[in-house]
Amino acid sequence: MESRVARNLSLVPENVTEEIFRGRGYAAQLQIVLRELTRSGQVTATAEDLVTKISRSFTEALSPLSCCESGKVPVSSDCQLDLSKKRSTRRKMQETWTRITDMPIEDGYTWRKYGQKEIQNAKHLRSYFRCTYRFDSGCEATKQVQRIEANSTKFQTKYIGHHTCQDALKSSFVAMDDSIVEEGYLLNFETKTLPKQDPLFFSFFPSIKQSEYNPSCSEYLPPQDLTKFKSSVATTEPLPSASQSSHGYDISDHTTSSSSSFDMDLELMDYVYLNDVFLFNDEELPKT
DNA sequence: ACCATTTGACCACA
DNA sequence: TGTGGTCAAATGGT
Repeated sequence: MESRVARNLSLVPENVTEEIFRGRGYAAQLQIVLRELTRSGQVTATAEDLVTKISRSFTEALSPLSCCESGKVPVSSDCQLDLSKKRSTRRKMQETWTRITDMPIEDGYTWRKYGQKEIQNAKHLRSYFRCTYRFDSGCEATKQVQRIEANSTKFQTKYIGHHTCQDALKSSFVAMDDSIVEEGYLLNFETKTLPKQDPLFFSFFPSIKQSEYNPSCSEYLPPQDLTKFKSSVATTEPLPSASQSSHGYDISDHTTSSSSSFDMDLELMDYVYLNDVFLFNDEELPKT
């Protein structure tokens, strides 16, 4: 018997999802405004905290609804809420959900890899990540990333549990609605606790040199770099500068945004957008 | 020196 | 007992 949750998810109209995305985007914008007002003493921290909660609620609501979008896969097989009894007994009470993407996703959280395993009947290793702030904040969110056998250019990321750390705020800004991107809105969260930029970022945008990078003038990526990004991903060639393990593609470099030593401060949105704006839909790929 | 990743060992469950 | 998940010492990069 189909669960009510699953039935409801399958019936959610696309425009409802879009509307939730839009609402979250507005909440994010409002939070920025409030933050400015808070600095000037016109708004209490409580108000800003409320907006944070609103934005977080949007994120939580969207997680089961939007998880299929980037992978373009059926809900039933790849993005269902795993509410069945058959789940890891070590994570009995943890909710899980899965995303299928064309590359390991940057989800705005900081992860630390704590292991990898060969999985039976799987060609590629499965990598295990926990929240970087597990010991600082007691955040028990984890994820597992594995390259998919049937289509080895795709990666499956299984999330287990929700973030309870301060990093949760960051995820509120992941995948803002398209209008914000198209209109070139800048969301500058002005936090120094954001994850440092992943080295792979520069391999996607060769025109941006790390040594020449000036955070003050890179409010968003120029269109030509976005084009390069898309076309570089569109090919199935090995990613530039991506490390190769003995088992093939090494996902560890792409799934963490934890402290690398790059002394630069790209805004989080810059690269969060990239993963959610580009759907890597085959029909849209340039034919070369 | 510090921190993240790697990797073999260990543990829990079916 | 096999398998998947986690731990922790070793290793490597900055």
